[in-house]
Amino acid sequence: MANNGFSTWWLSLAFYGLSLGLLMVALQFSRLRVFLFGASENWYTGAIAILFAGVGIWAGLTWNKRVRLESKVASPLTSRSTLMQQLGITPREFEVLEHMAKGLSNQEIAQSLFVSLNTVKTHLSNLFSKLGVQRRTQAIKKAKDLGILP
Amino acid sequence: MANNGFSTWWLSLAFYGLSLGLLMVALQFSRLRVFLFGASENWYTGAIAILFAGVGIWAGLTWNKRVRLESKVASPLTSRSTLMQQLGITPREFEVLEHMAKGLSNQEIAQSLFVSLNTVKTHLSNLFSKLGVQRRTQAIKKAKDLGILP
DNA sequence: AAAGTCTTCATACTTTCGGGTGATATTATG
DNA sequence: CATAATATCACCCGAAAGTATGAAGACTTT
Repeated sequence: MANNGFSTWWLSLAFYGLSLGLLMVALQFSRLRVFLFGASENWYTGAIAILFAGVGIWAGLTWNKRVRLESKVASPLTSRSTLMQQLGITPREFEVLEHMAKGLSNQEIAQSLFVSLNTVKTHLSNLFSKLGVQRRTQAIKKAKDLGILP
Repeated sequence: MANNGFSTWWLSLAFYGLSLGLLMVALQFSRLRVFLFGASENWYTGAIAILFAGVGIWAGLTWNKRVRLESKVASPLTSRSTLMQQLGITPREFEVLEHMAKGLSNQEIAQSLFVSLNTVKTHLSNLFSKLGVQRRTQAIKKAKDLGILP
C-alpha cells in the first residue's frame, strides 16, 4: 500500500514535470511568432501568465481530487483491517455485520449467507461482545464511528 | 441561499482577479531589475511560468476546498426539512428517530423523552410506515440514505 | 362548530433479538 | 501431534421489538 502510494505520487509528479517542459518548448515556438507578427511583449507576458495559471488551476484541482479519492478509499482500507485485527473480528463476523448494517434481519442474513439462523446469532453475539455493545443498532453505530463500516 | 452563493462566488472571483492584477504589476517592476542586472529572458519566462503555476495551484486548491465545504454543509440543511415534509414525518417522530439512530432501546428513548414505552412504539410504528420499512435498522439506513440523518 | 393533525397512552398479541451453554468439524499454528 | 482459532449448529428462555386497534386531549384549519 505504501509502495503503491509512493509510485503513483512519483508518476503524477513526473507527469506534471513533463507537461511543464512541453509547455516551455511550446512557448519557445510561439516566441518566433511574436517576432514574425510583431506582437508586443506585454501580450506575450500576459499570455504566459494566463496559460500557466490555467494549467496550475487544473493541476491543483486534479491533485486535490486525487488526494480526496485516496483519503476516502486507501486509508480506510488499511485502518479497517487493522482495527478488525485489534478487535479480533473474524471475516465471517464482518460479513454478518455488513448484512446487518443493510437492515437485514437475522433470518434474512442466514438465507443470504447460506447458514442457519443459530449460526448468525452466534456470530452476532461474538461480534457484540468484541464491539462492547448489546444491541445491533449500537453495533452499527460503533462500527461506523470506528471506520469499520462506511 | 442562492443569493449568498452568488455573492460569495463574485467575491472570490474579484479576489482572484485583484491578485492576478497585483502580480502583473509586480512583474512589471521585476522587469526593470532584469534590465538592470542583465538576467536572460529565458529565466524571466521561467520565473513567470513557475510563479503563475504556483498561484494557479493555490487558487485551484482553495476553490476546490470551498466547493467541498459548501456541498457538505449548505445542501443538507435545505433538503432535510423538505424531505421530512414530503414524507410527513412529524417533529416528535424525528426526535425518536434520532435517539434510535444513536443505538438507544425503546425503553431508553422513552425515558429520554419523558414518555411511555407505548408512545415510543407508536411513533416508531408510524415512522416505519412513512419510511416504508419494517425494522429499526432499515429505518436508520433509509434515513441516512435520504439525508435525513447525518 | 367540525374536521384534521399531533401527541400521548393502553392492551393484546406475535415475532425477533440477545444471552447462555454446549457441541462438532475444519484449519492453522506451535 | 496438540492446541488454538474459526465456523457451524442446536436448545432454551427472557427481554425487546413490532403490529393492530382504540382512544383521549391539545391545537390548527376550514
